[in-house]
Amino acid sequence: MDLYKQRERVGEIRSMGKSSCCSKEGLKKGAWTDWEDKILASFINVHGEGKWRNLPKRAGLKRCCRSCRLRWVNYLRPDIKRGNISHDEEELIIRLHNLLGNRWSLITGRLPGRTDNEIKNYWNSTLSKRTKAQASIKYPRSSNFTHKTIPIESKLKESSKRSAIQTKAIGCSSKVMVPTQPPTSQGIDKLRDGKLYSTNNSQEMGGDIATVEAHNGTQVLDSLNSDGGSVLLSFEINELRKASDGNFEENRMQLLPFDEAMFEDWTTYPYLNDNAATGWDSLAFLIDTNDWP
DNA sequence: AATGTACCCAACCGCAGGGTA
DNA sequence: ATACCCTGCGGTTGGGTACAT
Repeated sequence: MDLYKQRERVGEIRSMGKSSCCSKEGLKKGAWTDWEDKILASFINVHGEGKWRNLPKRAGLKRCCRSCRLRWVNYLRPDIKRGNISHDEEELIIRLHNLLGNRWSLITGRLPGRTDNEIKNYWNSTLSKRTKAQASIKYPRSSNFTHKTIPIESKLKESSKRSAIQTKAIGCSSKVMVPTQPPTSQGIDKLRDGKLYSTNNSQEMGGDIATVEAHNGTQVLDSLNSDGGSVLLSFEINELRKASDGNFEENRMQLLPFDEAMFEDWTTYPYLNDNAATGWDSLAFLIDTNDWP
């Protein structure tokens, strides 16, 4: 936390005349009235979204700027879809949550008309319980279902050691690589000592691991072949957690099935057009739920 | 009908990242 | 490089409501 934030916290900044809109005295809190809604909605309809800081004053609302934004984003926006979450939406939420974790804004990006708050609430109140219950039926605790511990070496950059499922979105640093040839029959199965191992014989596969970070911070592992060309052999997401012994615990492994046709002509593959290829959340469509643990 | 409990969801809060002066 | 500002995200809270006893 920087100095400003420390001082803001203890209230010093207020006395310097640079208080944020939310720290002013006399601002109303709690439920919004119809009248406030009308004022806010009509103001935004005329002046557009943004510049939240000045909005309450200009609109004549005794509300914090953040409260105004939240009210607009979560309730007043005209494109918000009302009504119950459909079965399809529910399925999608579960799949996306499996893929992305609690990154509600990314999940909401795939659910037009829904707000992150709505999805978050729905998950916390309904879906999390249901998925837990289903998981306990499908995968009862047993010795066959334990987390494998795999060592990992410093060859992985510090940034790539962190859990693949981030709690915060981070910037895009790379695109999904377009393969130059079809994948081999071997799937990349193990991440060990900073190298990739094949599924069946535990032999090391050529090349070092390159971590390709999608825009949301989820790590996509690919393999660089010996001549330096990029060949996407497989696509997988590992959720790695650092265990108490310092090793990384393999929490979940998902293989994303890439079919041959896709490699014939990547550019025409319906889910992986130019835009989709750069957006990790688009890849959710590639996951077959039957493959999920 | 009264009371207790569980649940839902709108709203709040702390924090972080990016932009700008 | 630093301080400040704005915005957005995700976790949490608490009021309202439905349901059970």
